[in-house]
Amino acid sequence: MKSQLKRGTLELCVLSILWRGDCYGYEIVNRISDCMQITEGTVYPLLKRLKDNMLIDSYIVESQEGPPRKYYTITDMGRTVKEEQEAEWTSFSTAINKLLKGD
Amino acid sequence: MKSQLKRGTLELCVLSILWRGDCYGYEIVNRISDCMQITEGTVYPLLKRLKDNMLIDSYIVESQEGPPRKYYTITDMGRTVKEEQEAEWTSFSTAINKLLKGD
DNA sequence: CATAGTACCTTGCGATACAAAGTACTTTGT
DNA sequence: ACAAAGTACTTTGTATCGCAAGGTACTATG
Repeated sequence: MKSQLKRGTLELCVLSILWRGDCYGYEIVNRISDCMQITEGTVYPLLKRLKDNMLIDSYIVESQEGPPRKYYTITDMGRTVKEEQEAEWTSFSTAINKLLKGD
Repeated sequence: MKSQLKRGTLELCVLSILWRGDCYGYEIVNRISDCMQITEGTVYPLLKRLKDNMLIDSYIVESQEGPPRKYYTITDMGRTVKEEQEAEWTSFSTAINKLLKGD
C-alpha cells in the first residue's frame, strides 16, 4: 500500500481507537496493523504530536509481562477533533469516489 | 479540508480524468476543484511528475481564446497504474471505514 | 487601456510516514 | 546461567508532496 494514502487518516484512526477506550501504544500499533501496514516509527511520533496538541493524555501502568505500558486516553478536545476529522474523511472519500466515477 | 488527506489520491484523480479523454492542465485543475479545494501550484507539478514517469504524455494545441493549451493524454502504462491505484484506494478506504466503525 | 479571465510555470516551505537504530524488561528453552 | 524471542517504548534522518506565492503571456471586454 502506498504510504502517501495514509497521510492525514492515521491521526483519525488513533483518535477513533481511543474513542472506544484507553490503549497503550504498542496495542494501538497492533490494532491498526490488522487493517494496514504500519510500524512503530509512525505511530509513536504521532502519539507524541497528539499529546502535544492536547488531543490525548497518557499515564503509565506497570506490567507483569514486560516493560511498563504507557496508556493513552482521549481528551474532550480530542473527541471534538475526532468528530470533525471523521466528517472530513466522509466528505473527502465521497468526493474522490465521485471523481473516479466521472462526476 | 486537510491537505494531507489528498496525498496519493490526486495522482489517481488526474489519471482517472485523463482515462475518460484528453484534457489540458487548466481544465484538469477546474474539474478537480469542482470536488475539492485545489490550486494550480499543486496540479502543474503533479502533471510534470506523471509525465516524467511516463504515465501521461502531452501535446500543444493553439487556442483562439488565450494562450496555447498543453493537452495531456494517458499512456498504456498510465492506464495500468490507474487501475492499480484505484484498487488500492478502494481497499484503503474500506480499511479505514472498518477501523472507524470499530472492527 | 485597464481589468478580468485564460493558461502556463517555478521556488520554497511545512507536514508526516517510515526505515533504522537503540534501550529495557520478561519468558522460555537448553 | 544464558541466549533468544517477544513485549514495549523512543529518537534521528530522509523522502514525498500539497500549497502559497510569485511570475509570464495571451485575449476579450468595458
